[in-house]
Amino acid sequence: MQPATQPAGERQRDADRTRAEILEVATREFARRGYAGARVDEIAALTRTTKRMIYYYFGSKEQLYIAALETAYTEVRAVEQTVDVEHLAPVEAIRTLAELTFDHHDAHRDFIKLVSIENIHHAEHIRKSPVLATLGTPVIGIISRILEAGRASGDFVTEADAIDVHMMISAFCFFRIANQHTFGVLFGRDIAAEEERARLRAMVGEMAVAYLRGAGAP
Amino acid sequence: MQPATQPAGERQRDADRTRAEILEVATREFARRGYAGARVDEIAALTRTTKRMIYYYFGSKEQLYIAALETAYTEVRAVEQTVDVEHLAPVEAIRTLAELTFDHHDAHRDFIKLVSIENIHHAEHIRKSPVLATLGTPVIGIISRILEAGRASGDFVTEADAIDVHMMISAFCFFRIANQHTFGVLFGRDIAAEEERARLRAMVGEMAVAYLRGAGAP
Amino acid sequence: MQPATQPAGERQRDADRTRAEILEVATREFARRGYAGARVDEIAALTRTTKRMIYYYFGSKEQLYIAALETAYTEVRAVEQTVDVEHLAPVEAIRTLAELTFDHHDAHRDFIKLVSIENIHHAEHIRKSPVLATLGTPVIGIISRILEAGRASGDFVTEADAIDVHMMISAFCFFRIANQHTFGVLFGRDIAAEEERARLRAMVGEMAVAYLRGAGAP
Amino acid sequence: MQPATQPAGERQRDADRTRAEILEVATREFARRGYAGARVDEIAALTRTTKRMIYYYFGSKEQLYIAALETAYTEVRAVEQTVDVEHLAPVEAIRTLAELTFDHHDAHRDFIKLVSIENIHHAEHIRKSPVLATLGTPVIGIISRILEAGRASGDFVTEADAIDVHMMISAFCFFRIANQHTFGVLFGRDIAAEEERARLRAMVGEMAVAYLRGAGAP
DNA sequence: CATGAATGAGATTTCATTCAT
DNA sequence: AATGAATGAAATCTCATTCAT
Repeated sequence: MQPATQPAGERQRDADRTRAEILEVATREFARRGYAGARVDEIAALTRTTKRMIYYYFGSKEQLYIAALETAYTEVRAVEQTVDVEHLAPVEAIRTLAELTFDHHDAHRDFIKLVSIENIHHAEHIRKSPVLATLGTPVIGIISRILEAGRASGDFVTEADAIDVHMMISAFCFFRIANQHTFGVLFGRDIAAEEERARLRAMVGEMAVAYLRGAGAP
Repeated sequence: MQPATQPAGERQRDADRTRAEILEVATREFARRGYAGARVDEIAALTRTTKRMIYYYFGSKEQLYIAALETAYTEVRAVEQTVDVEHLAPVEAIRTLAELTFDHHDAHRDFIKLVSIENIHHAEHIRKSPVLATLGTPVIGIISRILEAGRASGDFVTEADAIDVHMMISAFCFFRIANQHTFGVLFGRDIAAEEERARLRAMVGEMAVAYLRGAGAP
Repeated sequence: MQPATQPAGERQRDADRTRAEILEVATREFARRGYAGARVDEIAALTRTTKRMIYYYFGSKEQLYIAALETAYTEVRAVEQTVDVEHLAPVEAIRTLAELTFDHHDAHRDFIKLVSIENIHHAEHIRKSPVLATLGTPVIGIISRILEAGRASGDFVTEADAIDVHMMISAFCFFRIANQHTFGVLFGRDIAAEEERARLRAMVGEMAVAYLRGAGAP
Repeated sequence: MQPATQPAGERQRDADRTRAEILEVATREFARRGYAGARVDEIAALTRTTKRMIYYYFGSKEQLYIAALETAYTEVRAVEQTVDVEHLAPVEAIRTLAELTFDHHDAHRDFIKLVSIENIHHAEHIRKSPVLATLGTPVIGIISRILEAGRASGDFVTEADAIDVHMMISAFCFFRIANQHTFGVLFGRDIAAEEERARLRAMVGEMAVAYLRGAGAP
């Protein structure tokens, strides 16, 4: 298959490519069918390699699943690192952060499904993964600083907790993707559709800002 | 096993009880392990009946799953029907509705898992279920009327859509239960815990009210 | 396959017969090829049932192996129980016991192979088997009483220990069967052959008696 | 990895060392897990070389196993050659031979396991090995001469056969090591333990001498 | 209504061996 | 002499489902 003159470096790159291809397909299959529903056979068939290679590289279905999770989380975190909103005024910073989170969920739908699946399983896999446990979540620090600045400037009144604000924003963005199908059936609206994007994107920003301004206080 | 003299009525009641027991166990097992991960054998073992009975009553694993979904949705909708917030002032009506939705999600955790699972499968089962398609969602009507009243009274400024408001509230409540495990691992906080309940319950009401008052507008 | 009128009792007996047939074939295959070398597929093929049934009844290859071991040990012990040598004079009692042990090993060759195999695996399976741990070994008590009687009568001089005497006799009988093949290749004699039986049977009795009479003392 | 300037002699020595290391590890692994149970992968992993080298040097798993057997037999026979008991009086000669055989088994436990394993497989490998077929067994000649001398001196009365005497002694020594594990579980005594050594070593000598003196004759 | 036995199809996993350089 | 990647064949095991009574 390979040219006879292929140097070791290329073989190495083949190995990496093979591994990456397996991971990519596996992520899609696990996202589509759940952990138990995904088939190693099927993953192999969608790859240029064989089932045997999956075991060569990953050892077991579970380890493949964990590797897919780890890769997905790592990629997603890498994007998060690039967010820079701290030069903005607090209100704009929060709004922008919410909108970036929204875009982010919009763009990583398989990842969201993996997270749903992982929650079905009580997060038992990411709990055990040393890679994921130490992955860090810089977003909490960012929100903390925005909240402080906002309170100092008088923009924010609500005694808000960074983790809760993050949860509020994530919930909105996550739900829109994760629950799109049942929501569509029950309410007849495709919330994950392209044409809803702009309106819902604006909405999550307004929601976060309105809440922090304290407008909902009893 | 049953006495030969058992009257037909009692046998019927036994049958109903058996069916109900199977459904209950099945709901738990599907919620715990996903559709593919749940085992017919295991469900039977957790029941006082046998595997054969599951097939006798439900025909197949898939039909059992659909029956579990239908039962869960029907029960949940039945509770929703009892909500009466329309005699309240708009702000209080929305706040109360949000809090009741919160309580509701808090109390039906297996149902939430089933919904997550069903979304993994693109809602293919509820889509096909005639029972679920006609189940109706009175909550949208309720919210619509509150929004109208709120706009009339000047309390609400935001050009809000009932479905979006419902989504915003549901997202918060759903996420708290559905994603509790991964959230706990990544942020070290158990958002589904008893001691977080009151704070988060207040938060969802404030969020909805603040948003509708238009405080987040740019 | 079965006559339509087959009552439950016969079905039950079929189940027992199926189980017994699997065990019998499994014993032979494990004895022949070792634990890892035996094939579940092959065992199934040599049976009137299917591979699936092996898992239905025994759960795993290892549990089948343990069941085979337990059955073999239980059968062998059952035969031992029937030995009655205590009405004989001490010398004849020991000689007879040695000869019966000899016959016994001669007649249970698969069992001996299973024991060899189990020792390769450091007895890890019988160690864990509650059935085997409590199986008891009446032979030690029998030997103890013979030794006491022999010492009282003055026939036996050696300060012998029942367990060691049992080991000495067993070693001879076991080796003859277990090591017949390598011994045959290296020394050109088939010690397990029919024509060697009588001489070696007499030999083990003489050996035990001679030892206990103290004739080998320095 | 090797310096380009390495002379041929050293490379050869490296090769020998590699071969020897593979053999050593293979012997241990085959002894521990049986022929089918041993893993080529595992043997390679326990070596400083790779799996490929095993095939380079030995061709196949079976040939590696045969090589391990041949090496073990050859080493063991080499030790036997050094035994010199013919200058002793017959009784002492036999006693000493028995005790040396005992020591010998005590010191070569992996070898004993390989012999057990080889018997499970009906000695098919050593049967085919030209190296082992011609290895010779000087011990039979030694025993023959002792028996003749003993009968001439009147010490030995039993019409003994050298091969049988060798078998009797070997059985005792072999059993103590080979069956130590099942024996331990069933009788609660560790016959292969250090603290049993002296007593059992004396016992095998006494047993052989007593038998040959004819004290067990009916 | 009820039940233990049975099963076919397919799932995951393993392992000795070879390829390409 | 040495190596990491690759592989086909076969192994163990699982699972929804049905049979026979």
